[in-house]
Amino acid sequence: MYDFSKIEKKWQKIWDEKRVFVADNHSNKNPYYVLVEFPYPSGAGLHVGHVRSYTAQDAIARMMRMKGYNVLFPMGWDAFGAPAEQYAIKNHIHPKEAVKENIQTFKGQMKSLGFSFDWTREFSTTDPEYYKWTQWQFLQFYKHGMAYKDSIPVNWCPTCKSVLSNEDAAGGVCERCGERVVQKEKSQWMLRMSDYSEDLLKGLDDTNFANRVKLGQINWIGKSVGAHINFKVDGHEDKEFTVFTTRPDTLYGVTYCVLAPEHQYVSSITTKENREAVEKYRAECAKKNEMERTELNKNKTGVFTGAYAINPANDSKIPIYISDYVLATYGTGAIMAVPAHDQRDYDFAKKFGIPIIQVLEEVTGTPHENEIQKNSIVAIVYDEKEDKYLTINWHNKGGRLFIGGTMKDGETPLACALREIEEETGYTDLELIAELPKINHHYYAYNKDQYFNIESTGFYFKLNSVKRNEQNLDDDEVFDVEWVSKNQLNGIKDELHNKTYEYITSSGAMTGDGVHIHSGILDGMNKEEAIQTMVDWLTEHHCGEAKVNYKMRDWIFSRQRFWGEPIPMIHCDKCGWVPMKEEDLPLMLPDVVEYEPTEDGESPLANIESFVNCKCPKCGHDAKRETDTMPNWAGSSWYFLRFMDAHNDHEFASMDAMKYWSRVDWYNGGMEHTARHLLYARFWVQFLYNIGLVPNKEMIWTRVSHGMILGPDGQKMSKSKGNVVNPDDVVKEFGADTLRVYEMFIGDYQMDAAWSVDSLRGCKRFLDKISRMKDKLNDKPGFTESLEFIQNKTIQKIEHDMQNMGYNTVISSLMILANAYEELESITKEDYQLLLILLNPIAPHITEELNEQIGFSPIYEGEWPVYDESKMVESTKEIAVQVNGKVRGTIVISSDEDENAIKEKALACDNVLRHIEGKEIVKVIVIKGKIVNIVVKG
RNA sequence: GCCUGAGUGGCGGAAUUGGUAGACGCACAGGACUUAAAAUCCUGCGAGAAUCAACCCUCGUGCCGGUUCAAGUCCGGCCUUAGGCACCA
Repeated sequence: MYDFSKIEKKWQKIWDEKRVFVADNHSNKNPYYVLVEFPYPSGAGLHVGHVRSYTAQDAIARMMRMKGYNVLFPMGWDAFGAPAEQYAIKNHIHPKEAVKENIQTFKGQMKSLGFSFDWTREFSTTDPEYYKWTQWQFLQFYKHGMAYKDSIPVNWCPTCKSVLSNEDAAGGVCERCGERVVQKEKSQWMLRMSDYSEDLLKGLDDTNFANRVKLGQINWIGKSVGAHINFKVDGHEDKEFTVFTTRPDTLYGVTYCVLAPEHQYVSSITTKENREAVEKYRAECAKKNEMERTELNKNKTGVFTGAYAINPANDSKIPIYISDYVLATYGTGAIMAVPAHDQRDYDFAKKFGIPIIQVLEEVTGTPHENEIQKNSIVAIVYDEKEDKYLTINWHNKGGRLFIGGTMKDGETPLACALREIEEETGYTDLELIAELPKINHHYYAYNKDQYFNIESTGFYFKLNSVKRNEQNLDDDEVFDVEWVSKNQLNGIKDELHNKTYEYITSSGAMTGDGVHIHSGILDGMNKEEAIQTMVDWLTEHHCGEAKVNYKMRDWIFSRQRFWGEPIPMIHCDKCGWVPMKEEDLPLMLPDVVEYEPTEDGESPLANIESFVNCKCPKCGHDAKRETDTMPNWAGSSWYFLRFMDAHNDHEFASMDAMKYWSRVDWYNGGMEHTARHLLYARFWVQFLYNIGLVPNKEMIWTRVSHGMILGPDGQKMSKSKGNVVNPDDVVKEFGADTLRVYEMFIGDYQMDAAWSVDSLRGCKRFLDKISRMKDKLNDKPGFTESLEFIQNKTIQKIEHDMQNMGYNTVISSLMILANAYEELESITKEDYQLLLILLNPIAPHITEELNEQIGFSPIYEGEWPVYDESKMVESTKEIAVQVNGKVRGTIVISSDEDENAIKEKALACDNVLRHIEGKEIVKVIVIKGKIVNIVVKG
C-alpha cells in the first residue's frame, strides 16, 4: 500500500510549478495537437465518462511529449447554454456566477486527476474576450452573404419558449425539456450551410476520421444524385411542374404524380368536383407539423386533384394526387410515382387502386448465345395451418424446387400457374396473395441440350384446403411432392426459385438493378446506363436535366435566449439590417439579474431597453438591436483555433500560430457530437478558409469517439436511476491513478462499458504490486538479459496499441510484463524504470514517485523508450501441429530450421503419430514459425 | 424501413495479414502464512464423456449454409441487440 493522496498532490504541484505541460508557440520541435472536447460545466460536476476520454487523450499527450514533440493539450469551457440560464432564472442570479462556480468545480476535479492540460490557454466561450471573436466571425459570415434573415416555420418549444433546430427537436419533442414541439413562424438568422454541402463531403477525403464518423457526416449531408423532370399539366398549357427523382430511368413506369399539399399549383389545377376534398385534406395537413406527418409511417393518405399530367417520355396521361408523404421542403415538393420500383409509391398505389407497371426486371443466371425465349411461372404455395411450403423434389435430377412451368400460347401467367400446380401436385383450392415482380432468367436445360432465356412471373398462393385432384404428369416427370418447413427451403439451389422466394418476403416494390423492359429507348439497359441515357434524352428535349440534391439545410442560427452570444446586428427603420462596427465588439450581455423570457417568445434581451435601444451605425438615427443570441454550437465551432493562440487580443488567432500548429492531430469526443458539432465546426473552418483567415480547409485530422461509461446496472448513469458514480469518491478511496488505469482497462475504448467496483479493486492491486516491486531491486547495471525479449515486445505492443486506441491491451501487456518481473528473484533499476515509464502516461503520479525514490530524474524530462528489433528474435519457438485442422501436439523449433526438419519433427510427435497411424498422408502444410497441418485420408 | 456497430466462459474482455480460441483482469473454489482476519503467495477454473489418476477424446466464438489444409476472423442468408437517420423521391 502506498499513500496515493500525498503522492498525487505532490506531483500535481511539481508539474504546475515547473510549467511542465505549457506548450510553446515558438518551439523548433515538431508540433502535436491533442484535443478533447471541452465540456459543458454543468452543476453535476465531472462525470466518470469525462475521465475515460480525458485519460486516453492525456496518455497520448504524455507519450508524445516524451517522444520529443511539442504537445498542445488544452482545456476550456463550453459554458453558454440553457441549463445555466434556467438555473440562474430560478435563483435570481446572473448565469455567469453559476458558470464561474461550476468551472471551479470542474477544474479542481480535473487537476485532482492529474491531466496534463496546458492551463495557461484556458478560456470559456462565455468570456467577452472570446465571444468578441465569435461575434466578429458572424459579421464575416454576414459580410460575405452567408448570413441572412428568413421567416420560416420553426420548431417551437412552448415551455422553454425557444426555437429549436430540427436537430434539437428530434422525435417531435424538445431535446431539453421533453415538451411537444409545435410549428411557429419566426424570423431567424440563417447561415448558408447548404452552399457547402459538396465541399463538406469532399473535405472528408482530407481527414483521417474514423470510418463510422465519416459515414455519420455523409449521411447528414445526404447527397442524392438524380434528375429534375418537367411534367405538363393536361389542359393547362401554361403550367408545368418539376419533380426531383433519383430514378429517371423508371420514367416509363410512372403511373401517377404527387404534389405536396402546399405546392403552388394545387389550387389552380384542382377540378371543381375535387375541390372540396382537396381543400379539406390541405386544411388537415396544415394542422400537422413535419414531425407528426412523418410519424404516420405506413398508412398513406392523399386525394386526387382531378387533374392529369403528361409523361414527357410517352405522352401518357397520369393522375395528379396530393399527399403529405411528399414534403414541400425537400426537392421540388413534387414527385413522379413509380409504384413498381419505389416502396412508398407502391403502398400508395395499392391503397388507391392505381396501376403498377414494371419497367425493370432482375436478372438471374448467365446469358448465353442462341437462347430460346420463353415465358414461364414460378408458384409458391403456402399452407398456413401447417406452416409449410409446397415443393417438388427431383432428387438427384435437379433437387428441390417450387412449382414451375412454361406458359402456353394465349395463356395468362396466372392461368398457367394454376394449371401447373394442379397438373404437378393436384391441389386446386388456392387463394392468390400476390403476383410478384417478373424475373429475367438465363439457364441451360441438360435434357434438351439448349440455352433458355425466360421471363418468369412469380405467384404466391395460400392453400385454402387440401382438396386435390389426380396429378397429370408426363413420362419424364419423376419427382415427389413434398410439404416442407421454412428451414428446409434452403435446400433449394435454383437461383430463379430462390429469387422468387425472396420476393414473397419483401413487400412489393423491386428497387434493385436489372434489365429495363417496356421502356422505349432504355430497353435492355441496366439501371446505371438507363439513368444516364434518360438524363441525356431529357436534356436534349428540354424537359429535364441532371440534378443533385442534398438533405442538409441551412443552419438556423438564432436562439431566443439570454445566455448566448448576442448577435451583433442592428435594425434601423431607414437602413434595414446593419452590422455593428467591428471595433465596437464585443457586444456584451447586460449585467442584469432578472430576465424572464417574454410570453411571445422573444429573447429575454428584448425586455432590456438599455440593451435594445441604440443608434444606427450607418445613419446615426435611433435603432434597435437584434435580441436573439447564437446557438451553443457557435462557440464550439472554432474553439480549437483559439487554443492555438488563446490570448491574442487583436485577432481570433494569428495566422502564424495556426500555421505552426496547422491542425488538430487527434480529436476525441462523444458519439453524440460526431455528426452535428463536427459538421458545424468543419463548415465554420471551411468558410474561414475561403475568406483567407485560416491556413487549411480542414483543421481536424483524426477524429475518434469513445463509448459511454454506464452504471453498474448496465444502464446509462442518471440521478433518477441512482446509479451515478462520482469520480471524486473514487479518487478519494482508490486514488487518481487507479481510476485512470481502471477506465483504460475497462474494455474496448470505442464501446460502452458498465462500471464495476470489483475490477477497480483489481487495478488498485496492480498498482500496489508495482509499488511493492521496489523491494526486489538489485545493484546490477543495465537490463536483466532474460527480460529483454519481453521488454522490447512490450514497448512495441504499447506503441501500436496506443495509436489504435487499444488502451485496455496496453494495461494488460504491462500486467504481463510486471508478472514476468515478479517471477524473478530480483530485477535491476533499469528494468524497473522501464516499466514505470511505460505506465507513466496512464498512471503518472505513482510512476513519477517510484522513479524518484530509486534515484532517477523525473520521467517527464526523459525520453520514451525505443524497442530494439535485434532483441526480439526468438531462438526457439513452440508451434502447434494439426492433423486435419485439429491441434494434436506441439513442437519446439529453432529459427534456423528448414521446412523438412520441421516436417520431420511434426511427424515424429507422439500424439500426432497416434492420429496418422494407418492413414494416408495427403500433404503436410508448414507455415513457417506458425503452424504445421498434416492432411490425412482414410 | 434504411445506415452503422456489436454478439466469444460465471463477468469485463484478448486473439496484427485466416494459423494452438479464451491473453490480462474480476469473481469463485482449494491450499499456504496468521491465534484470527485483512493483505500477500501458490493451485484450479468453457462444456461434456471416460478414468484411481494422468495423458487423451468429443463439442464449443448468436443461428443456418459455403469457401479453405485451416474460419471468432472471409463469403451468402438469417436472428438478437445498441446507436444514428427517417415518408429525403
